[in-house]
Amino acid sequence: MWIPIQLNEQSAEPMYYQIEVQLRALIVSGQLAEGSLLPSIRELAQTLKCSVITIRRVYQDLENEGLLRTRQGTGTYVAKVGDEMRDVHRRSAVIEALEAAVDAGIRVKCSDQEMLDMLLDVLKRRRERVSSGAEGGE
Amino acid sequence: MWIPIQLNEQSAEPMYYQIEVQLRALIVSGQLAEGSLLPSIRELAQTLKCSVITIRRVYQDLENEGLLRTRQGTGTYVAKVGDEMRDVHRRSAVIEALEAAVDAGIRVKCSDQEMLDMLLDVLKRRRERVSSGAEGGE
DNA sequence: TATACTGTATATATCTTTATACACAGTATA
DNA sequence: TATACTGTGTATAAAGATATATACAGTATA
Repeated sequence: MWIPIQLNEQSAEPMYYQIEVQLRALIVSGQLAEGSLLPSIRELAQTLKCSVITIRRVYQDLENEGLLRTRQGTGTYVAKVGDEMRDVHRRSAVIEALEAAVDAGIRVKCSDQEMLDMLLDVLKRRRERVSSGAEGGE
Repeated sequence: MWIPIQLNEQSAEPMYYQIEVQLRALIVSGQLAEGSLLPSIRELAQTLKCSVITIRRVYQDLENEGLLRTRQGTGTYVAKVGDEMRDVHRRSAVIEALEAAVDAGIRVKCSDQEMLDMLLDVLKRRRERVSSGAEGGE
């Protein structure tokens, strides 16, 4: 009934958005199994020290994306999504971000090779940071 | 005295932001030479059918980034920036976007290889689109 | 110095985003 | 059926983003 979500008060990202991003990732990566019962909106609101309405919004947004299923009086569950569909969801956030990066690259006349090199660079830096313990996936 | 900037009215991106992104790219990619005199804020405002204050904001933001130099009564010029510094500027927008993509990927447990493949995919699709004439860099 | 161009500062209108309280409604069960 | 949980709908507060008009100030030059 507990789920690993961490809010960063410093970040400019709004609360509801931080929660959505993290919860969505937990679902589409399979870390939250289909059919799992999520914490009630009141419980999660208390845990994250925000209002019930904020959590409500998150659950509703993700339900509109087809990732959650909600029943008044009972609770909110991880929806059953086909493997194929889940992989689409899983990749789409990454793809969109990559498309934005490619757009930026094209505007400043980056070659494909240059962009690949930059991605390798970013990946390398991230892995160094993670392995040195500054940050961890879970 | 004319610069190639195109506003997309449909886009959710605010005008000032669209202008900034395009003008910044023109500068850091060297398409606008150091020392070039830009159109006056009134002239560009008229061309783009927006208010003088909007252009003023763009010029001021880019001046704060060190890309423009402005003198009241005279006009606004492309600043002289060292080659090294210009390349930092040129790459930074791309790098930041790539970092966001990598963050998204890590959250959904993408392997490095998977991310590289996705980037290659996006690049391939973009190049197909461009070569078929749907869109052009300049 | 008059004038016609530059950028600048102040004040403000409008809209959107973010977050909230509180009263309402469905469900399970002791 | 009483009660103690679930989610829902309405109305609104507060802050921030976006874009603007208008009056002001510096600069060049006929």
